[in-house]
Amino acid sequence: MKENNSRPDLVAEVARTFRANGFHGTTMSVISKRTGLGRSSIYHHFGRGKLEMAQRSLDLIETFIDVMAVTISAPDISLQAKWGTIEGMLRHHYEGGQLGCLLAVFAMEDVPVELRNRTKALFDLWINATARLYESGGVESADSHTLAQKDVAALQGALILSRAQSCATPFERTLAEITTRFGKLSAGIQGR
Amino acid sequence: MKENNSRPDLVAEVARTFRANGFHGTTMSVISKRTGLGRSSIYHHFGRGKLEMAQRSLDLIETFIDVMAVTISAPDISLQAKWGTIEGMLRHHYEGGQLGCLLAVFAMEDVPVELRNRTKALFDLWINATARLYESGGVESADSHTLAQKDVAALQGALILSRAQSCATPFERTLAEITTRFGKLSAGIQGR
DNA sequence: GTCTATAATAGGATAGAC
DNA sequence: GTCTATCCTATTATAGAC
Repeated sequence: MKENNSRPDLVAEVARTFRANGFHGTTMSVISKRTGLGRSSIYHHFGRGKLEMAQRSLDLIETFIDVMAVTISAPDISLQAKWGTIEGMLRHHYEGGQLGCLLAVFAMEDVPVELRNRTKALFDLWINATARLYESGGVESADSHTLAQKDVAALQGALILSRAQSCATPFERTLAEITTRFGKLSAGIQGR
Repeated sequence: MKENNSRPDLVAEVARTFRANGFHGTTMSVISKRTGLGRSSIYHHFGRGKLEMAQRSLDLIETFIDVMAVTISAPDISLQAKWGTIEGMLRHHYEGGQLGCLLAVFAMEDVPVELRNRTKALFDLWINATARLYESGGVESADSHTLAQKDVAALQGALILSRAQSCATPFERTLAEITTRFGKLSAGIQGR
């Protein structure tokens, strides 16, 4: 990303930088190098500096989760098809397990309280959306939340291992396991 | 930790700071505040500065993993008893899920290559030790590594969620699930 | 919308007194 | 073993030219 610094691309590159370098590891110099913008020019796009850069990055994650939620609540689509769509979205977003999760980065570091609160809220949004996917597979409300929490946690852990070991296996295996679970759930629905 | 700056306590506090603030979020000022030492005094204990602080922190993790490995290879101790010991060690080390993992922190951030390489090696050490625990429960070598990798990943993901949500549930649930798995394995051994 | 210049602060590290 | 003083660089942010 050296040319075409239109806003959406800019925010996407900033988000990728946070995910690769962490919050405190993302300096204006790093952003400047990765976007091709001068250090000062960054303030034209993010008036309040680093905090706004982080907030706009979280906007991207919120949109991502919203799209997942819309996919999940779509009528006339099978459970397996819904998960297939989401699996593709996740694989694309995490680039096959090589790029970390912004929420995990902000959760692990000592970030300003506004970011911490929003990170927590977005994790809840994601887990609740996933819980509804399990419910559409006939899982009871109490169990669905536990399963969703486990899936999100499994994904986060796999991302850490995949990144630490520079190997997509943990990430791909976790996706495959969730796929298997939804496959069995679908079979259960048809078998009733 | 304001008094008693004997070396072991110092390193432990430094490691806790890395785990709470991340690598780039851990500045000499932060260390100075948390240990009560002046900024310069830190260099008496860690001659090469921040990098050595990180290395000594990883030493602590290496020792922790070594103790797990010794526990696992002890003769005349049941599978369940071994896991019980390790579970207690993990609960203590992660303070009930409220404190992150140093390896995860270094894996997610953009840290110097020496730290990245050692982080990877320590993850391998941990996973291999856990794999041997599964093998002592009769699991085949190929499967044991996969199970171990899943356990470590599950723990890492749970730690992220527990910290993000300030709630020990994901961490405790993950420990409980592993306990259940080893319980079934033990029953399988006795039932043969 | 981007740049140069600038300034104030924070971060990492060293020298030398005590 | 800790401190004060100091240094250089990096970081964040602003002002104003183009």
